[in-house]
Amino acid sequence: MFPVQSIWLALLTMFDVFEKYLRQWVSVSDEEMALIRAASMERKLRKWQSILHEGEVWKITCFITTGCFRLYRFSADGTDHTLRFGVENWWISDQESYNHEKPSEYNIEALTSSTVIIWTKEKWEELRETIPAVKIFNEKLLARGYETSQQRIFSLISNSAEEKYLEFQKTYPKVFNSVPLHMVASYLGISRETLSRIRKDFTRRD
Amino acid sequence: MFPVQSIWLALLTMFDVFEKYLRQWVSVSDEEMALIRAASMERKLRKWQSILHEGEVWKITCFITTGCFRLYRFSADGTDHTLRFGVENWWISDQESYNHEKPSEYNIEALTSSTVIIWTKEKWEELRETIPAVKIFNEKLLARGYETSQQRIFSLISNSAEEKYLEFQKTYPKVFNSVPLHMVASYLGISRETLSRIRKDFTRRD
DNA sequence: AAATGGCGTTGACATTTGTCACGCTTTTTG
DNA sequence: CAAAAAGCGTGACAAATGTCAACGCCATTT
Repeated sequence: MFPVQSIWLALLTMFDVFEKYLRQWVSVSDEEMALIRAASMERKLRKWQSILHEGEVWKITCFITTGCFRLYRFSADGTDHTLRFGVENWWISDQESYNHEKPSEYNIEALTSSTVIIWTKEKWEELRETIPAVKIFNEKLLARGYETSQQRIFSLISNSAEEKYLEFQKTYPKVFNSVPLHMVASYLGISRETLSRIRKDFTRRD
Repeated sequence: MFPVQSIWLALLTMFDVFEKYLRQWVSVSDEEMALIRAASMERKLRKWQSILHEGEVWKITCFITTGCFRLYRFSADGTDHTLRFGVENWWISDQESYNHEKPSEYNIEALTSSTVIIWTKEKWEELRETIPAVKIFNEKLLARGYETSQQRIFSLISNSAEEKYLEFQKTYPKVFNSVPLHMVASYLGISRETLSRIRKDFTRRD
């Protein structure tokens, strides 16, 4: 059998991927979609390339078409802590910097070579004002982000290291399989050695 | 000297308190404010009274004029965990239940006798649609909630118990002084004994 | 006045988790 | 291809935190 789907995917542009994604959320006319497309730009990132340095202001809206990103921050002792990951069909951003146009305390970098679609803040805000579906979509996205934050906070204050690990693996299998383990540990707030030992206990039990 | 301010405060209705609060966020005409007021209801809660039981759907918007609330959830082992507190001039809600109209996994109860202003979901949504300022305000509130969630997540994954305690005390002094310590421990994700020992270490150092 | 229950504290101890050091394998890079 | 870096695991030990039980304080109730 020939990999027909792969041939199709190879012919899909980045924006086709995004268009399919967006239509799952809201209804958008072809004219509106054309406007959204015209305002967008595509960009490639190589592995380890940074897309936000702390101190800079986050002034774009960024959709990940392929690859993987990490948003992290340094604490006073110089260690870094992973606030969030982003994989295909996710968004990555620093909302606080974007909303208040203030220097970010975070860093965002590609964990693999990646491709993204970006809109400048000016253009995205214009799209939000002129296309109701974009505004509605953006609100849904923010609401969902808040909800997942609440769930993560509950997990962090109520679960053991092992429970947090299992929950993350179960809830975000795609992310789990895309990022190095020591970053998972950083995301869960535990040391990489502890995570390694949790895994060992599990393989022993099975 | 006579407590002039207290006399004034006694004459302020609950809604006056809210009106002052809202005008700090957005510009609202007197006519609009009258609509917001007409749609609202005032309610008193006694100590320990519940305002949301898990399994119920959260169908109101609720502003705290006086008193103190706690939003918490039980984990599998039967212990409870504090997701959030609410004090004067804060909102308390379960956004996830509200947005999706699904049974809540949380409980909300008054920690002291309290007074609140509430709007039914129907009326609040109507206000959001008819009064732009309400919509804008609501978006700002959600954005701020998301930002504070991010900050709390960073604190939970990067700070020690002592650091979390100090940060909470510093960031939310009013809340800190309004709630029992074992609930602060529950909010920070540490045991009440650990919190007690952290405090002891501090009094010894001073 | 006695009883009660919530709240905070404390000691003793167990458990979890972190830290440091090292080595091995894989991946990346020049 | 070879060198360098990243990634993962593990042993030994230290530190942080949790658990259990008991106690005292204090406000409220009876």
